[in-house]
Amino acid sequence: MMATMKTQVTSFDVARLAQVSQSAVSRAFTPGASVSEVTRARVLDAAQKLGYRPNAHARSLITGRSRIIGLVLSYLENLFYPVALQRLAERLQRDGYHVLLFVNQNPNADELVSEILHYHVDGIVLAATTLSSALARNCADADIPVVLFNRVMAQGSAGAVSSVRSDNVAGGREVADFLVRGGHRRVAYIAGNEESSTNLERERGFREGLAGHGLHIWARATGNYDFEQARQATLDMFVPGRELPDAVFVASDHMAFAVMDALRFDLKLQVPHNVSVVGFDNVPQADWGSYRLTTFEQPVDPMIEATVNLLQAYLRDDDGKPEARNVVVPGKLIVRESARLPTDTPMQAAPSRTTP
Amino acid sequence: MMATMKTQVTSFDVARLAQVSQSAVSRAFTPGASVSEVTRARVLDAAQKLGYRPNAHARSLITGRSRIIGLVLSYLENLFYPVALQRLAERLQRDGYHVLLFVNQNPNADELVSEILHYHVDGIVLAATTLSSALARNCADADIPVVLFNRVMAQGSAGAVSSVRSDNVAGGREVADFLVRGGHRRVAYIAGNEESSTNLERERGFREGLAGHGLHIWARATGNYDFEQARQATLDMFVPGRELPDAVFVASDHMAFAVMDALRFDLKLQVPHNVSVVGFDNVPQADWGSYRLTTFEQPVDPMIEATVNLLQAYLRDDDGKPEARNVVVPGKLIVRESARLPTDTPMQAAPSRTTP
DNA sequence: AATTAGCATGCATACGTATGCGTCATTCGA
DNA sequence: TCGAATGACGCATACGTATGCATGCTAATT
Repeated sequence: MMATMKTQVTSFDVARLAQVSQSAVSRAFTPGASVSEVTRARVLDAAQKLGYRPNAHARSLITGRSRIIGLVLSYLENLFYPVALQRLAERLQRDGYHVLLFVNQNPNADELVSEILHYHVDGIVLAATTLSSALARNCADADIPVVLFNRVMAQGSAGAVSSVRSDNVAGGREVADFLVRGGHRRVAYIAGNEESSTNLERERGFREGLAGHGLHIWARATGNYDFEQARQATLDMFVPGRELPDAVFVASDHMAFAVMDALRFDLKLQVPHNVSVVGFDNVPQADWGSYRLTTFEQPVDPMIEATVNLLQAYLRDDDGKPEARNVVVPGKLIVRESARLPTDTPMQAAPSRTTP
Repeated sequence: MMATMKTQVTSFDVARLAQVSQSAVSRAFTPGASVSEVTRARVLDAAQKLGYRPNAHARSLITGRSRIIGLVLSYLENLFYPVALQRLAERLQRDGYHVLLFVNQNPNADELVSEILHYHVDGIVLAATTLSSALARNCADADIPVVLFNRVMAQGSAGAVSSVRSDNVAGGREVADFLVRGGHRRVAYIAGNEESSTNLERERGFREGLAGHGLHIWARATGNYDFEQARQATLDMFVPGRELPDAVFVASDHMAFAVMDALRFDLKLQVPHNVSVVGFDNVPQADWGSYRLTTFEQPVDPMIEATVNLLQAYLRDDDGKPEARNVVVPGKLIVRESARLPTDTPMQAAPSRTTP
């Protein structure tokens, strides 16, 4: 019974059919508006007959709210981001918001955010991308809340923009403790993007943890959060004949898989018998049988929850805009089988899926 | 020098500062419009000073085009989709379009598409989700082009909506050929989602290929495109003591990894010495050292290109709307080391990254 | 019964931009 | 040199919805 309409069906068309005013149609589709049940029913019925759908753009034009959140991502090969993206999108959909996606490989988010602003989004989430302080101010001027996900602004310009991240420093420290207690002494680090806050914080925590035991990073290379570069870094670090590290902390799981593959298949080393490997993120693959990667978890759900809460705090009191907050979500070490265990840690601490 | 504006900066504000009419401002931001260079410069200068950005919603309201493409995804754990998503977003951004993302786990896309229509998107891409024919007609009525990505409508309702997919049937057939020529006789199949067109086509091609050699599927189980279910299916299929398959064709790489892990670590079988495994998709992980998965490639870039071309064909001639087209992109078998090779295939056909 | 409170509804306007049309100035051609 | 053609520009209107305000109506209160 649906009419084939070449042109747009408007609220006026519905109003005419339902014998009410256009205002009534609008109110029928606005939760909490003042409409009687019978007219709302009549309107919805007529709308159904005509195939009417409220025009979100016209609505945004009036209300000043688009119910759209802009999301900027850099790379999706690291499964941490797809999973987070999925959770964020689902979470926002539940509240009637939707995600406008922007992908950029190069780290310059400025022109991209500039595009985003055309859509007058209600908020922006920047994941794996940093924002120039100029643009941050620009967004603040436009009253658009910005949340950095898994990133934080550089020290100087901090405070201007909110952020959500896991406790990278504590994570690095805990990994260091774990490795040292496991008897490792020649401990290496494979870094992510050198300028990224995640890498800086994880490395700092790791250094601090080692220092607490009188140790320091024994060898270091950069994988730039890239699979292939991490593999190459491993080959550069483990030169046969030389004295080798007995443990490697890798700044992300995604790189850790490359490291494990290189150690096993290129260098014919056993993990963890010859070398222990610890990652960071706890992506789904870390639990896979080929890796069983010991890693420090970044808890996606709490991080998403914090992100949405920050956004909504902005959206509620848009007049007295709240202070920028830097939320740090605690994570925990997930012990599997890629790293030798501390002697005081019973094997039950690493339950294998294969032995229920 | 950017003014801090509480309220929205409009084209009128820019016009006033630049001493021109609002029309001139609009034209200065419309490529191809009739404006002199000097006024355009004056306008852009004034806009810069005020921090003006054209309001995309107001523009959409007039033009009837939003420059937004709706994208529906089901799950992102299978890396094929994140990668495709990234390519699609990048490709569309180059043309000035943006992606509005919708994620739904449950296969009922109808209410989701209904939400999408509020935004009057210029097109919809449905990946890993099927669309009820009622809603397809609904979109057609609204003159919104729909492209099914990696899916195709059920037979009866076909023709109404365009689609892009790889040649699943040929892929299944080629895998069957490859395995039989490799000397396998007890060939198993681990299926994806039973109703999905991808699974139906791949299985059909596989059956046909086997039939060409007088064989049939020797064992069969369902993994439902899920890692854990694929693992369980493998354990159910390979019961120690019984006669076992000598090869498994798995309907997706993502499941194939679970199968390989189960075979190796739960069942202590060697791949490909005891069992050959072949996947489908050629996701990045298939090249990783732990798997080196032989698989049939779904070429992401050509598929994305075809998708964008279909959309743009619709967008150009919106009056005489073109016929729905079902594009099939050819793929090819990527031979690595998870399956025993046909004797006539020289080992050089499987170049390993580890032996350059 | 009279007054008030509260609710439902319609009217009119505003949101910010694109674009057809008319006007004017400028340039081009013969 | 004059008429026509071209290009720039402003005016006015339209896109589709939300919402303040005023009005009419019903129900509640004294």
